[in-house]
Amino acid sequence: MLTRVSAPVRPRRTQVERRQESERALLVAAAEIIAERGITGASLASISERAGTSRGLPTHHFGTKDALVSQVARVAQDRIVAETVAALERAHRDVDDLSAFELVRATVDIYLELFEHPSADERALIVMWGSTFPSESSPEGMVEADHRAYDHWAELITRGQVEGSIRSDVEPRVAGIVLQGLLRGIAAILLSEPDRTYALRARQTVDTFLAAALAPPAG
Amino acid sequence: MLTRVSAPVRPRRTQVERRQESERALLVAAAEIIAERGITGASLASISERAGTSRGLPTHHFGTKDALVSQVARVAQDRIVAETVAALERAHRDVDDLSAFELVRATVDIYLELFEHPSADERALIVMWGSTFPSESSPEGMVEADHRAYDHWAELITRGQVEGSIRSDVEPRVAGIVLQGLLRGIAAILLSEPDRTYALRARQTVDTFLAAALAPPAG
Amino acid sequence: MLTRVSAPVRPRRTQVERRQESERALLVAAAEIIAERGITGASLASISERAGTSRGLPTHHFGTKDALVSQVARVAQDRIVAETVAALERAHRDVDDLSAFELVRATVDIYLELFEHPSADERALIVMWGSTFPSESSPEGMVEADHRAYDHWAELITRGQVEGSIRSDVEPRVAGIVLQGLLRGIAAILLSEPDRTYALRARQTVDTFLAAALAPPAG
Amino acid sequence: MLTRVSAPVRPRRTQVERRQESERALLVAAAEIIAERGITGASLASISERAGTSRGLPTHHFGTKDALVSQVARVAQDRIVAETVAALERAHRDVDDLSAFELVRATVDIYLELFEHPSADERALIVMWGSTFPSESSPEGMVEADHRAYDHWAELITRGQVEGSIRSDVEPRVAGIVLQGLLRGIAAILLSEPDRTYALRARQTVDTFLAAALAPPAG
DNA sequence: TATGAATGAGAATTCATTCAT
DNA sequence: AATGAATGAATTCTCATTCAT
Repeated sequence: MLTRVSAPVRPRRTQVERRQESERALLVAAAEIIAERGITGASLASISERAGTSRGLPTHHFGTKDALVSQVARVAQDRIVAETVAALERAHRDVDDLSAFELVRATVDIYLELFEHPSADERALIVMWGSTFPSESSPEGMVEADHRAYDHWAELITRGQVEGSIRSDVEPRVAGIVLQGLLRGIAAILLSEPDRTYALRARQTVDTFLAAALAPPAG
Repeated sequence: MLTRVSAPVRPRRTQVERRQESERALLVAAAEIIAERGITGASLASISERAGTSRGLPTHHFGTKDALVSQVARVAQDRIVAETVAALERAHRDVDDLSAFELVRATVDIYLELFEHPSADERALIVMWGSTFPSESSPEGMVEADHRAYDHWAELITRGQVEGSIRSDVEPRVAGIVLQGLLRGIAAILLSEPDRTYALRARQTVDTFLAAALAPPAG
Repeated sequence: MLTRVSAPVRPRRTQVERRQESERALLVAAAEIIAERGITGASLASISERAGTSRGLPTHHFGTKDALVSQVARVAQDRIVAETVAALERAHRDVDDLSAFELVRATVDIYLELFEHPSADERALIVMWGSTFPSESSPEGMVEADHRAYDHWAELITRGQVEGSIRSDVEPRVAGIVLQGLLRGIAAILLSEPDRTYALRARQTVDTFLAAALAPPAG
Repeated sequence: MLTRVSAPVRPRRTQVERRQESERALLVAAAEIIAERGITGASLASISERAGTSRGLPTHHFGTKDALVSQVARVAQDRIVAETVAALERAHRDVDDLSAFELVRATVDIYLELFEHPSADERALIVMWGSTFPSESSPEGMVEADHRAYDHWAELITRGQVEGSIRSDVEPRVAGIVLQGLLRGIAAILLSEPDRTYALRARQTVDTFLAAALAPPAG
């Protein structure tokens, strides 16, 4: 090494690097195409083409299309959670000081804002959610993620009820389902509604509604 | 046998009747299979088989699969609207006497109740809604139906704002989108959530939230 | 009909006829290609091409490749049995008058003669037999056919033992297995041995051996 | 660690040894998988996996799959011959004192006994024999081995005819083919017949038949 | 009008082989 | 020498659509 006077600026990629790189490219391409054409419309051929790899690579890396799709779902969810958390911390320096009431509203607000200018991940996630509607659907990984979301809302709401910032006459888990349904439904409309003049104002209205809906009834 | 010498007095069904009958059978079968397996999972072969017709009939009657699917969507929507109206009239003898505030809540309630025990039509509609999420999807009839729904909510809300039963600080069209998103999102969860213990109580919670959210702010 | 002055010489084929015709063509082509390249070497594409049909027809008619192969096996076996019986009756006008000892020898002789100038069916059958050797092999329909053959030989041998024309110190079922193994083994050599100068004389030698082997021991 | 400053006194294995070891492991794994799934069913990936080596090693060592398969065939044949000879010597201390008649019978007996409890090599050999049945198959080593077997039998039989222990009215080469066909056919049945109750008694019956078939005709 | 036979494009998947590391 | 990432041709199977009957 020492004797190599003019070492190459960038050493050849290792096998591991090559693998990670192509895997990432495939996941990105898959998310994009799923967002555009749906799961069934996203053929492995189209994915590999967009990723700039050979036709055989997707199955070579992920085994089956289902496994690739699951991985896309997992990555998208993780990234969306991370983005939400990051945005929340940007908006409210002291997240810990917020009441649960304020935290629910802030989270909803940020989540909807995310879907006003959705990335491929966000769009893919909603598309994949839509593809779980058939009763015999299989798309793995979505159900558990949904349950985690319900749980998250339920915890927050319980906290709010304990501290008195959220009305106590609703069951937290049920309210969580309602919240999640609201978010997903509006996100879906934001994505698929061609005329977004009104849809883009939904966030404000949701906050208005939510403030009134969650607050403990007067007297 | 002996009487068959002369032509049968009354043929069982006319050609037109038979055509309508098989067309109906195909639409029913299509809705069921779409609800189970999604649009791409619903092959014309499986539809014709369940309808008890020949393999060639779907294309023969509807021309293309897309046309058949659009027809299923149209029929399902019409039927759901009709069912909602009928249920509304059953529940409230004097619908015309209800305030817009009450009418919105009643309609939402009935709509969600419908999806607690969904027929193939309802399930198919949600599945088809889900398949419009990809950005390049060809909705064919779903978009207009959604717009009609937004308009309907917007009218109701405007009326409520005029008569003072609904808070006036929200834009009716935007509130309509929010309402529709809420309904669709919860309906979708009702269909795809395996554990329905909490989901089945969403209707009550939605009403509680909605009452607080729509009412004019005190003071 | 009567008014049709110049009726077409050959009326258009009915649907059923078309189906039977293409099915037969596919089976013939499949047997040929299996005989040439083995089961795995017989791609559906090559079969449909030789049959002069479209690429999709084999699966369209038979569902899966396995089903097609099973059908080829069944047809080949039936035809070989029929040919053997026919040849037997041609060679011995009064088959019923033959002793079991003579009948076994005659059948073996005719069977081997068949494989001296094998048709595609015969060659395909041996090839398919060969593909059952792997322990996890699936090729259906071969096992039952083999058992029928064992049973047939066992019956014949039992009859010979009863009438005294065949040695009685062997178990008929076991002897049947030995006979069938002998036939299959020699048939396989007849097919795959490039230099047939000696192989073509195996039939005579087998008869010499068999005569001595089956006859009741002197004294 | 400290002692590693100087080179290790005795490296565990030389490069050559390691190479031979992995080569052997690959051949064993290949024979097993060929016995289970046939030649086409034995993918290089599955072989390398079972051998516990890297995916690339089979091609690296043997160049092509065909070369690996040929090598498996060669090794299996050599080993089977060696085993037969060894068993023969175990059973008959003075092989040289046996008449050719007795030697043929003994060899056949031992060969069949071998296939009553076949090792992977034996099973692989029969499977590979079966895969030579297609007319366009590329046997690669099977044909020569078969010829050696024919020659071996022919020599033995000639000797028997000279010494008077074997009937003289058969052509030795032809009788060799018949013998080899018999052995292979029964071996194949022993491997592929699920119900071995009768097959396991074939050896005894073959010997009975053979004794009568080979003996010079009385008078 | 209705049937179902036939087509052929497109899908996922397998796999021997090549090649950079 | 050995690894395993990447390739791309080949395979089976699905299915909307066309068309002869």
